Amino acid sequence: MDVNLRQIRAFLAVVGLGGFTRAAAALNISQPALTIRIRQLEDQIGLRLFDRNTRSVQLTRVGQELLPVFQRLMKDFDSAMADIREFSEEPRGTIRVAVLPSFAAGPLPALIADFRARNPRVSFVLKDAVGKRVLAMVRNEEVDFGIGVGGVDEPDLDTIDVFEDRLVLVYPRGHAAGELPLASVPVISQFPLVLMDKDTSVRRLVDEAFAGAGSIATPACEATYMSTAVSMVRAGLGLAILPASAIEIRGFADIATRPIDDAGFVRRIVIIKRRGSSLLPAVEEFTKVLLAAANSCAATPGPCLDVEVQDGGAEALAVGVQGQ
Amino acid sequence: MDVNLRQIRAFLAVVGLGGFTRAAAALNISQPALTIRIRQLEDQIGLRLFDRNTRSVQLTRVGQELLPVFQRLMKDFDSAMADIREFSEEPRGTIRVAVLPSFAAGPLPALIADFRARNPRVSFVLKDAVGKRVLAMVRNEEVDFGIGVGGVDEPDLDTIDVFEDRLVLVYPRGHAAGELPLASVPVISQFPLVLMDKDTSVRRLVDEAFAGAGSIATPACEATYMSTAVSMVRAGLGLAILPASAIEIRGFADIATRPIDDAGFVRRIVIIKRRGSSLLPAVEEFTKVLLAAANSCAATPGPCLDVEVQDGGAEALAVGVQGQ
DNA sequence: TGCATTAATAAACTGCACTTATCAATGCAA
DNA sequence: TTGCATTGATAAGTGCAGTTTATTAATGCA
Repeated sequence: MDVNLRQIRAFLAVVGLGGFTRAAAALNISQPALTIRIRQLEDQIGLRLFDRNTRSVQLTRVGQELLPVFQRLMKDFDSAMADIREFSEEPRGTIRVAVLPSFAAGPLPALIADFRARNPRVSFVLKDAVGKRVLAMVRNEEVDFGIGVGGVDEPDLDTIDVFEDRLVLVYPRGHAAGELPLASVPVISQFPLVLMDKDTSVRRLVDEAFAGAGSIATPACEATYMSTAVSMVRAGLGLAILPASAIEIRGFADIATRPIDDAGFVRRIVIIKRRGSSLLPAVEEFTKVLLAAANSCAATPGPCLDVEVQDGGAEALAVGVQGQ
Repeated sequence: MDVNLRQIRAFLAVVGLGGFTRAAAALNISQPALTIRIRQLEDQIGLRLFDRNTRSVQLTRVGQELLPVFQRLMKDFDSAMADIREFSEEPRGTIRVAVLPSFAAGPLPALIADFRARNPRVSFVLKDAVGKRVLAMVRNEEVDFGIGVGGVDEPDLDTIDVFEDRLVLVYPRGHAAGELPLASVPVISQFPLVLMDKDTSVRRLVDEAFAGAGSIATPACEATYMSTAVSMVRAGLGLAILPASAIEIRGFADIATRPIDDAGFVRRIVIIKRRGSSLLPAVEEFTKVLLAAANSCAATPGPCLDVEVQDGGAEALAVGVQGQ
């Protein structure tokens, strides 16, 4: 008994329209084709569903009994299909993403808030982690994708450049560093420096950039958290070198930033995905939004992705997070 | 989006067996055919369901989300199909039947009781009515079929002979009628007769048989109910002519019956159905039982369908009746 | 009685789903 | 690393199910 959805639809059409010819037209098939379909259905279930002659078509008792069964079946099927269609048409589900702390605290919340405003059925699970952990979480499928630093070259992972995050010199407003004609490595290294901890990707980049310029970064102070580094700068302990995108360097009237005149002080922020792994449409959609946001602010001057975190950003994030 | 059941079954098979080759074998199709089915499904819903290469097949996030939807869908479908199959395999439903009173009170209860014992999901609605009402009820679809007297010749009704119900002479045991060498019409009409009311089919038959024998039936007494007629016979008011199948003439030691030696005293009991109208399988089944019962007792001597009404017959009838 | 309508049937055709054969990628063992 | 075995994808060919057109038969109605 291999009953077919087309047979069931044919049955319901004949019932609904009260005739084979009309039903066939509604189904966009010829009347003989419909006759055969109905006969097949009847043969397969072993029961006559219609008593028909050339002048009248009417349900048998059996047909009457089975009609609601078939109706419910098609209703269930169609609603399930509608459900499935929504999946591809309206992004939904939970997006799990691992992000560098600086990015998580920086532009991301606003982007998520915006995305969720347009796609209310999408929720987020955000995991902030250092570069290596981001890679690991993507690989383990703990997250759908990651946002990390570039230079990854693993065979099972794909990366997409999002934007270039410049490291900038952070100094107290009025400090001599602001007046320098050139902020190159040799010049910078004249000043006491507040550098990030050795484990951070920022520090690694700084060290590499100094090395590239034939110098060695020597900290006057070290900090693990960027906000600590900023406080040290404000206290006059030295100059810091921090990502331009970092939220920690904003909102203080007494500090200023300037680009460093050295190509080494740039890190590529990339989206990291498992190679050959399909993601939720919502994830694809969100990465597009990320790239679009990066491109649109790359076209404008000033630090990239310099998004003000509005009221509601953090709130939306909280609402969107689902427990694991 | 014309997703069909074979695609869904294919999807579930791949999930369940974890590979295309194994799933294809389970579905009794070739592996390329399965590959195509899955691709069709994915194309139609616009979503990739498996991430697959030659060494591994695993559900995408979307596939994981849709798996329970498809599972529920197939479960619902299969259980509905099982339901439908039961319809043809195990008789069920309500059989509505219009029956001549003599038959309804006679052999029918035992047959119904027996049928219900073997088909507990079948219930009966029994309507006893005179011949004309039986025909009308069949035609109006008030009942699924009728049991009436033969000789019906209506274009929209079909009849099937069940058995021949002889009218017999009912006389007090010891009465001279029992000793007669011949019980022909002329002989019978010598005695006072207890005849049924003019409206009954029995009386009509008696009148016709007498007319056929060139005589006229003249009642000494008339009765509407057979049991009344029997009482009259027992009281010595005359001889009655009643159906051999009538339950009313049994169970009394003081009366006896004998066939009447005239071919006219026979009525054909027939099943009456609407022409070209399909019935519940249970009804078809039951009519078969009726015919079988008639045939089996036709093979044995004595009055046909001479079924003793066991205890339980009437009870089963009551249980089976459903209110309308 | 003829006409119009409608489902069933016949015959021919079309296309889809299937099969076999083959390829390419991947993991594993030596 | 190399060769082998496994597995999914692809290509080409085939058969049949389902379709269409044309026709028939039955039925209700004027």
